[in-house]
Amino acid sequence: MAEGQLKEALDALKNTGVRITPQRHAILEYLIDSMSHPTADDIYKALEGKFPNMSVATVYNNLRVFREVGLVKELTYGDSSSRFDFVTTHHYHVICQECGKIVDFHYPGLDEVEQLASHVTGFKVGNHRMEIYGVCPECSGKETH
Amino acid sequence: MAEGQLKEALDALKNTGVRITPQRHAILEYLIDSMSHPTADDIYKALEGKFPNMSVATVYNNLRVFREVGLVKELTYGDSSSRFDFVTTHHYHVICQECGKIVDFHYPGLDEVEQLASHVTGFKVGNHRMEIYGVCPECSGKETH
DNA sequence: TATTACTTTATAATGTTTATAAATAGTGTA
DNA sequence: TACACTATTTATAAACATTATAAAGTAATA
Repeated sequence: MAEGQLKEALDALKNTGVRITPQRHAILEYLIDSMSHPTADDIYKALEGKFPNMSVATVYNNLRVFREVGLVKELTYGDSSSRFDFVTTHHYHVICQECGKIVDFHYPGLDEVEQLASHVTGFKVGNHRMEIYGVCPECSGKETH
Repeated sequence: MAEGQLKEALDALKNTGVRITPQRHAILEYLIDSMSHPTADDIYKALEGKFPNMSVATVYNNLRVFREVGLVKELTYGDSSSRFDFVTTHHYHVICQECGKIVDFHYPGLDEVEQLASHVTGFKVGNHRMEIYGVCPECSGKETH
């Protein structure tokens, strides 16, 4: 399925000088294939069969590494544990009110907003739009003098 | 300062049948006056002087009560502990694509999106817009037959 | 003011996440 | 391919926020 994504991810790791271990390979694969937002413990349990001796710390360590490289997002909903999401390309726009410049901005958490809206209002929610407005660094620099 | 907000909040508690204790009064007052997003521990420490015997559990219990009544929102950024925010009246719209009906929808978490966007892009972020699109219960009922 | 149910307190328990140190294994090089 | 170097894994313990429990205390109502 998502062979390409996994390959890209592994390349990204290689380019950043991060070693590719079987555990890292498996965690990435699981994140990509599961299409869900698993907790660290979900991942730990899911890979228990393949890696009976893997430590929970390994899962946490590697999720941190992936997050630092930008491959994974940590989502904190209200509940006890974080969820981890392989980063895809959906994004929003941040718009400068002075010069009109548009900058991409990635934020995966708004899926949750749709779900909540659907739950609260009874709507069948299909999509949403969001733009963020502000002043870009260049324009706010000009204002200073 | 925010005398009115505190009074309203206390009335809201009264109307919901929640008892007003000195601790609850103080926690609400602190939330309203501090203008920040304190953690439970922040609140606990801030009220240590007034209530030397107050238990941390009291802070957590009451924050939960306030959240259930809708006075307070719990914000989970990535770090270890939740922050708590006194709720004001800002809201979003859920729009029916069939009949155009607009339903209010309250979701305070997007303040976090602004902060993140600002951090990532370097913009001075001022505001944002979001609408959620879907089909309202009435219209999706009609579709069925 | 007396009653009743809700709250607070103090403490222990739970559960997630991080720190530590020894053992192990990936990667570049000869 | 084998070596050496260093990052990584493992196992364990520790840290930390949050929740559960039960006894003592207190707000609200008549």
